[in-house]
Amino acid sequence: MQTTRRCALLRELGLTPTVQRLAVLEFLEGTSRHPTADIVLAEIQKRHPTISRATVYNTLDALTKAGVILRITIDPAVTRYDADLKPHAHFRCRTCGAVYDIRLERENTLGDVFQGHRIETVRTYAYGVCLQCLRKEGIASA
Amino acid sequence: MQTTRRCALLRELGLTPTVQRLAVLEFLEGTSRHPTADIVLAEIQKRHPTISRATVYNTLDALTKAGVILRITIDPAVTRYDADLKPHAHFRCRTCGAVYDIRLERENTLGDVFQGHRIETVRTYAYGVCLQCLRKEGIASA
DNA sequence: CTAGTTGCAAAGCATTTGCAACTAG
DNA sequence: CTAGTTGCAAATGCTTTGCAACTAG
Repeated sequence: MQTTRRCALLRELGLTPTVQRLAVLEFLEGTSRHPTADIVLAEIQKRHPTISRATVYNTLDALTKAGVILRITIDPAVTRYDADLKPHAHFRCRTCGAVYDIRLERENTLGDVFQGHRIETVRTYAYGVCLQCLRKEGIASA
Repeated sequence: MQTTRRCALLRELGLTPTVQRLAVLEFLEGTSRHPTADIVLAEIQKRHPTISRATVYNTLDALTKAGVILRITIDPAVTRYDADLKPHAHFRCRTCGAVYDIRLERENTLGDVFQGHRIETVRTYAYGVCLQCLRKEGIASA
């Protein structure tokens, strides 16, 4: 129950802490499944049936711009979101599409500047086949 | 003039070397601008006015699956393509949207396996402001 | 011939936008 | 009050699909 803290956080960022925004933030902080906007919408609607798709997109955009959550473009078809700000990479299974975290030993850095371009953020995406799908493959081909 | 070589390459991959496919491959090999499907279409249409959007998408998909080109998801809105297979990272300017290559000193690797997931590919994406946009900012605020 | 490929138009979907009604402070 | 936010529905734009005509071998 850190609603108070989340309220304060949103206020600091200049965002009115509405029920909808708090719900989105709370959901993202409580999951490690890297949900899409659609999944966020479906989840929040369980408790707040009137929340609209537009509000979810607005909120995800506002939180991303404020730096409270990360926008993940590992998947060509949909954007995913992550409230875990600790440096880590992401892995996507090309069979089932699931996205997992990969701990990094040292933060991935390319330096602050490259050929005059100012680098602000670095993301690492890995692709392959996840453990579950490898097992199914093994069974299928056995 | 390596058309012969490209023909052979496509054949090895089990793809009929059509005029359209050769044109797409040649264009991608000759640019470092990481074009979108739409840019590829526009460019090829200059020489082959009847090529269709569907064929471009088909071809980009086939070439990606064959491993001849890379699909780049650095931009949430559009997929970009790159025929440069040497290990390198990509940088996207959040002001103008341009994508640049970043040479890597050593190939980015996370190992072959992480928690049982088989890692096949690793991509590194950097975000920030490019040299040109930094200069414009400087002029604007001076 | 004939399997694979192309071009066209329509459809599919994730995301964005316009705007009137609402609400936090 | 009033600036900011929400919800709805329509629009946008990238990408995919169905299918008949074409073409490489």
